Amino acid sequence: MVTPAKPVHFYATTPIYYVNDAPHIGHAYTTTAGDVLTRWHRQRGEKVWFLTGVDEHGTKVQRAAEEHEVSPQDWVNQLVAEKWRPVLDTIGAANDDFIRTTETRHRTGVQRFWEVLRDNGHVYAGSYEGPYCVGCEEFKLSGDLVPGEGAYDGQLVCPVHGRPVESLAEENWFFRLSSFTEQLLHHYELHPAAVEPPSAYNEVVSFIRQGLQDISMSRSSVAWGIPLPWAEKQVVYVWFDALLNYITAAGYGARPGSPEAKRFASLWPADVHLVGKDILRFHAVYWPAMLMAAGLPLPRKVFAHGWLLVGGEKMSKTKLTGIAPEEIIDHFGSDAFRYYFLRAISFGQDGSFSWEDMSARYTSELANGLGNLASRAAAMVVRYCAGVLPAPDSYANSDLALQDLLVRTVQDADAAMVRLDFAAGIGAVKSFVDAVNMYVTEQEPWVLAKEPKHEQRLHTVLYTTAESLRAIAVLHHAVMPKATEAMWELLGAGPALGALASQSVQRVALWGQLPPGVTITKGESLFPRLEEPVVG
RNA sequence: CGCGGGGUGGAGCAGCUCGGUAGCUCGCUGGGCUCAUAACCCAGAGGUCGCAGGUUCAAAUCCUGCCCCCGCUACCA
Repeated sequence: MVTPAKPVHFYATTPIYYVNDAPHIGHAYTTTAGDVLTRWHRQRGEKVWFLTGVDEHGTKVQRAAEEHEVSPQDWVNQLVAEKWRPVLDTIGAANDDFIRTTETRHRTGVQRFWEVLRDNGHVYAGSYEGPYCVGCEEFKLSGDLVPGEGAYDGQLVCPVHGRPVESLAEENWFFRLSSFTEQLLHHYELHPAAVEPPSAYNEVVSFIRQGLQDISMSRSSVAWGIPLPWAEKQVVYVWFDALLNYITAAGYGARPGSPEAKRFASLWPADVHLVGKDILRFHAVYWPAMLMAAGLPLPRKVFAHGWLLVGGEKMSKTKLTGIAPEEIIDHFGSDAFRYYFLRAISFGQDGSFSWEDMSARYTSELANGLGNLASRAAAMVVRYCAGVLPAPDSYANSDLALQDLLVRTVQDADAAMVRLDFAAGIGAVKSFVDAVNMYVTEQEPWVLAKEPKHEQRLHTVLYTTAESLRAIAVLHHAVMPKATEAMWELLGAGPALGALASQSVQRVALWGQLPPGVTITKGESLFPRLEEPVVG
């Protein structure tokens, strides 16, 4: 219950998303998690910086632009404006920054970074050899290749052209990843929470134990990228361009003394990088090694979340299981989207999505649970007290029990949210909502209202209910900013207590904040019951 | 081959780190209530916690072996 004497910085990031894909709920899931996490930390009184953004370089973008007969820059501008920026509004994200890898601040930071590494001997000229498809005019990964058919039976062929690939070598530059094997192992021994969940940590450590090989960090066969400062014919390989967004956005490489440079000094290292488990290695092996080479501190935590499964499989465009966030949000709203994915799935594990499950949770927990509680509470204050919140009389054990439960709820929720256990954090608040619903049912204020001699007891019960809703609004604000604002409004809390977003987690359990006399109104349903589940 | 995750009532999940009445959401049955979004509350039915051993007074939880599903195994964002 103590507010930190000086503000703590909290810097969290999502991956930067590859613009050439269509945004699906997997992308929105990560951003939502970051948004809920950072909103929560803001309400803890910390100085928060939440970064998301897009990755715009690489062959696929270059080729797509050619097909549309526009420049790569025009092509990505269009994708960002029409597809990627709007998703943030759709899900209600309150990010502090949005980095694009085509921005000058990123380009100069990336070039500066690699120049430093080259000057320090971490980069050398080498030759990269790999399977190359002449039809695609690009290198393939062994994992991309598929078994050939017909004349090529028994060989591995390009999945696009169905023809064998040839082994080709290209001159480019290598990052001395191998020299960081021991340092990385040492780092992870000292910081077992630097990669979470533990399953991800184990994978990373066992991978590093196998020994690391140097890795090429530039491409001569790709044009759309950031040129190497010392070899302009080559561009930085996309991953070694993209990962740097976490520091270039914060201000790395800015002129010393500039506001950007000061910001970098206060923000870095990041507190948490949220990533999908498919890109864990880049963030937990390559990225820390790069930072070590540059002499920069390492991020405090990389958290790998699971995949959203549809019908038991990872969502995929090619299998037509990719679902756009707005398909769900148009029906359920952004608050329900945020609530559902963080509540129903253990963060860090895979989770299956289905319209039926989402619909069931929405109806049960949001419409029948929270929404209905607000509705019945407001209706009774309006009916029995003309909409004016009465003052409580002396508290009975049942009232005090609810107050005690609130204290425990806040402790549980805060501990869970801080460790990124969103399901448990939201679940704690949900249990409190259930307890308040039960309290109302047991206290039977509608019975008390029939007898004038019970008026004081009625007032205490109604006050206790309204004050509980006040706490619920604060505790759920990070998850459901819109619905909780509506709750704040119907409670008439704003004029007395100030903005909902400014209500601190540390103080939320202090009883009696909502002053008697405020006007309570019965507004629109917070979560109207929705008819038949959408066909999906 | 190696590493990792998962296998819990009809469905989807939590619990397993620090062994001790198996919990949650939905669904089902019966009852209560009527303030409320036909919502809310209570009670009940339903589980050999993948299989087989072991440790222990006691195991979903620790150990061993096995079976099934999935992921990673190096330069796809």
